[in-house]
Amino acid sequence: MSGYDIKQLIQGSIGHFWNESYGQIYPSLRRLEADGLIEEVSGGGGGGRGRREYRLNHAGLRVLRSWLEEPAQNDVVRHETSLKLFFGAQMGPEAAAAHVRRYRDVQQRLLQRYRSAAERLEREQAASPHLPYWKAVLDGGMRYAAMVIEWCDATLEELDRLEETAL
Amino acid sequence: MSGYDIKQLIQGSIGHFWNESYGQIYPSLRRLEADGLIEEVSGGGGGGRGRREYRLNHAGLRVLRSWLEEPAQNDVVRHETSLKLFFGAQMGPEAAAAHVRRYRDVQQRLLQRYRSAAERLEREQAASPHLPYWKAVLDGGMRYAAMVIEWCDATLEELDRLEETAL
DNA sequence: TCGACCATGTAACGTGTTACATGATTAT
DNA sequence: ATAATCATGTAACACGTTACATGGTCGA
Repeated sequence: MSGYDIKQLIQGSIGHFWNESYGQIYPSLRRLEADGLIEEVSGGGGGGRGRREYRLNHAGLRVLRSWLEEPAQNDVVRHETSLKLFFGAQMGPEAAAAHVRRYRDVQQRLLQRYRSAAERLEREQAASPHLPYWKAVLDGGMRYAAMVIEWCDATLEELDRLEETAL
Repeated sequence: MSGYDIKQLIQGSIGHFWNESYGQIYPSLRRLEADGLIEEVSGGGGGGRGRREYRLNHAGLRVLRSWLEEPAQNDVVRHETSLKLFFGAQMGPEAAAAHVRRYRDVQQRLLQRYRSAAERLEREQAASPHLPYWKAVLDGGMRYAAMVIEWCDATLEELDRLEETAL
């Protein structure tokens, strides 16, 4: 694929748990080529400017597979909504609730998108070896969003009670 | 608090969704002091070497509060386990399952820790204005871990089926 | 012909971790 | 005394985003 393709693919599939910018992608392609892990494909199709398409070679596939089998690093997350809620006492229940509602909205919309993505997946990748894995990942996203929505609802009720108590 | 205190507090409470290293903390304290948002407290208690304790002043509290009321940035997460699972077809169901089991173990242990943290919270912060907010954050962590464990179990079953089909 | 989109690339900046260097205090 | 822990700080490096610069292709 080309750098542009990679970016598009990421945005259209795993964008909600992984992202890369062009500023990462293009220099990385350079490095991978210099390291002999990818090779440029000549007949890379038309498109804009000077499109350059690459593919993994044997060495690259070997490196990919060995990376895949390594244990994942502990994903250290930074969750700003939680951080702000942790300081909730500094802003009061109303302001805290605004954060929770915003988070709920985002996840609600995301859940809709996951559902249509799941339909599309079943249709378009029916025979693909990727199907079971992509479904599992997507299922994780849907469970996450559903869980968050429940938590938001519970938290909003709690914050409501807190506000009434304060009056 | 001192830089050291801040690091300890983070590790003991919000470490699972937010972290900072000393390399961030000490330079930040410098900058905050230069910007006039925190002030050094003279009687900062003993301790090692040259302990320096700070507290927020009025200006700092104002800045904190205005930051708290701003909408949270969309937390762009990088979830390596999901990324590896996304490439599952390159490693097969067994290797993929190893990642899922590892993730399950981590969350299982985390869930235990959250439960004891919740008990401690109810005991030690019973009268604190922070209680409802800290409980909400912790509740989010528990729901997350429980959700992940369910997803792992479902995914492991699916991967098992996949492996049997392949035989 | 013009706008949307395809497409590549770099430089500046900001963020964050790790490794290293240093040394005081306290409990055993 | 000595180990654990309290404690501060910097430098090198790695990572990542944003803004900018550039220009080709294709359909209306």
